[in-house]
Amino acid sequence: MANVEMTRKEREKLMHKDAILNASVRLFSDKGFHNVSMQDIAEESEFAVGTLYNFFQSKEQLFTELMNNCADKIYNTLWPILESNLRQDEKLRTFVRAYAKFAEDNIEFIRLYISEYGTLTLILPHDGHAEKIKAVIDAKISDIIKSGIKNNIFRPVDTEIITLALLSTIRSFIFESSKEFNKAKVEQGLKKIEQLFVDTLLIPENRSNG
Amino acid sequence: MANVEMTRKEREKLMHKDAILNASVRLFSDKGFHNVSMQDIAEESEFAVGTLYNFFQSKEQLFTELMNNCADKIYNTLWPILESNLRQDEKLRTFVRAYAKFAEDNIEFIRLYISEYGTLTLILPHDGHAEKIKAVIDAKISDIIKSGIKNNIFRPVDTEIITLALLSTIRSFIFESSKEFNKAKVEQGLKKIEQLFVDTLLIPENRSNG
DNA sequence: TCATATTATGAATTATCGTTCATATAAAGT
DNA sequence: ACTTTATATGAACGATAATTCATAATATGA
Repeated sequence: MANVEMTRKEREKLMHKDAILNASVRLFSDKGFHNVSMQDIAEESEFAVGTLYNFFQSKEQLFTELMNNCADKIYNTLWPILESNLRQDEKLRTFVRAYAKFAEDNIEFIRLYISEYGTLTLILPHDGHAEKIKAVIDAKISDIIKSGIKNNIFRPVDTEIITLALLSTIRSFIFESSKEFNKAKVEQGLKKIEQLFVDTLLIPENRSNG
Repeated sequence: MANVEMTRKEREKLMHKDAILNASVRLFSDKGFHNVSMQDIAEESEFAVGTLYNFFQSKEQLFTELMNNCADKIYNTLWPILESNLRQDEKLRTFVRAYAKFAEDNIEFIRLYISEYGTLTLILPHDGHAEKIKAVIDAKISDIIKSGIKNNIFRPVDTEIITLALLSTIRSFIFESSKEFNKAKVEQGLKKIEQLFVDTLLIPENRSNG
């Protein structure tokens, strides 16, 4: 972040750590935690195995840090939108679009995040940070829908279920798309998800596009 | 299946194999493939490690067979509904309800199935059978929606997206529920999913309940 | 009852992988 | 140039876990 204050050495050290994390995300996102060895990460990042342990206490630590970075990145991208002053329907639309943009720029990251936290959770090393962030975002979406209903913008649907539906659909769609990423297709698909959910939610008098 | 034709020995052998598979599903569904050892399975099933290898070539074989059984069970439950003569909207409603019932009776099975095939796929040993079944069901749901649109029962929505949305919502909901299963809650939730999707799809003149 | 065939056993083997650490390399300071 | 400090290296270690196999137990049928 504030890398003006740093010496060249410190900056290089950060770069190295970053290189290791980048190599890791590539490998983990397509093989999964248990099918990637520290050897593999060492080769991919062009460091020696021992060097990895200068940066991370253990393989689990490395993985946890990776997931937490990922969760934070997602949080920093999406939270401002959810906290903005947009009307509830526009908030949801913007949220979906931002998800698409984020996915485009961070496909391995998001693939890993969705595959690990989409369903699984119990199995891999984690300290709960990423799950907390997921829960916070889920709750916020739920709030937005509730408040949209209160303001007579949305129809009075079951909030829990539509939140689950919206988020699981976005996540599944992006996960499917990530197998062979195609920018145009993803944008088109997410626009359709936006239409499906937001237009379904809107009470007719608020609809402007069809 | 046709265990009338079998000797007692053959029947017992099948029972043993079944006991091993049942022990495995319990363990895999709450620890995941890589966190369950053949030792663990041996203890849980009350056989020796070596005995497991009289029934299965390898741990991967065992897992693959388990997943394939699971997929077949789901297929046999759901396919008849999708092929029935019900009107398209009733087909979807029945499908959702059958999913709930199936989940109730086979919670470990379905938890394993969804967690492995909900998102992940690449990471675990598999021969593609379970994926094929998933694809076949997905395609069939898509067809039903298309045909509902053709018959003016459903609104002309984007078929791909609504299929993805419906199935990913069902799967996420059941997976979430499986963490602490509660029959009433699951039935209630799936009824809401049914309402959300099927009622959204129906063109107003076909609606009977609200 | 005894010989044969079937099935079960679990200690031993083998392989993999996370982790450590003595050593090498390179940078910084004097 | 020489000392000190920081960083990188990868062979060696130890633990875990899949798999094998010689042996034991059990069932079958003559």
